[in-house]
Amino acid sequence: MAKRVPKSFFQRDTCAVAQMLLGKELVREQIRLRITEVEAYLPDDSACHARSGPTKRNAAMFGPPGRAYVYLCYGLHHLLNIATEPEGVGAAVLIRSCEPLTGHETIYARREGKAGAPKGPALLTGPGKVGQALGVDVSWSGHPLYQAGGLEIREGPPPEQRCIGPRVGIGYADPEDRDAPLRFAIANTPWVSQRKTLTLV
DNA sequence: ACAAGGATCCTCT
DNA sequence: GAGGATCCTTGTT
Repeated sequence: MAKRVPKSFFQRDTCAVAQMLLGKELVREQIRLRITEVEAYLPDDSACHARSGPTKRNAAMFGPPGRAYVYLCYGLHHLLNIATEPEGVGAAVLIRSCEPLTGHETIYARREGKAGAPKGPALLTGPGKVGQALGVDVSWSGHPLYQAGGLEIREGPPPEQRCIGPRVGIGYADPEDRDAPLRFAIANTPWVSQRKTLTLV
C-alpha cells in the first residue's frame, strides 16, 4: 500500500492542497477511495463556514492542518473536509466525490437505502455519499489524517488532466466568491458530480 | 428562547 | 426539472 501523505503536505495554500489531493486515496479499514473531486474554502471567503469566526461546529477548521472537519448538512448528511492553513486560520478542502478502489461490499452496505445502493458513479458522486460510505460523523472532526489508525490519506497517481469550475450549492455567498473557480476534479472520469459546469484546464 | 436556513440526496413528474 | 426530508447551527430578541 502507498505511504501516507505527510503532515507537511497540508500546511500550504488551500488551493494547492485541494488540487494536489486529486488522485490521492482516502483509506479507512478495508475501504480505499480515490479522490476525484474537491472544493476549496478559503480564509476571507463568504462561502466558508469559518466566515463568522470560530464556533463549536467549525472549530476543526481553525485547528492544525491535516485534520478532518466533519459537519452535518441539511440535518442528515455528514460532509468530510480537510483543514488547511496554519492553526488559527479557518480554511478547508471539501471532498465532493470519490472512485471506490476497494471495500465495495462495505460501501454498498452503508449506502443501501430503500431502493438499494445505486449502481455506477451515482454510488459516490456527492459529498454526502462519501461521508456515508466512509462511515464518518461529526465526532471525527479534529481527527488527524496523516497518522495511522482510523481515517488516513495515502499517496496515489496524480491525474493526467484536471477540470475546474465554480463551487456547488453556495448561492448565499457574495457574487465574487460564488463564481470563484475553486472546484477541482479529475478529467475524463465518470466519478464526478455536475460535470457540465466544469471546463478542462 | 426563537426563527431561519443550509457546502445534499432522492423520488417523482 | 422540481420539491420534500430533516435537524442542527447560528444569529437575533
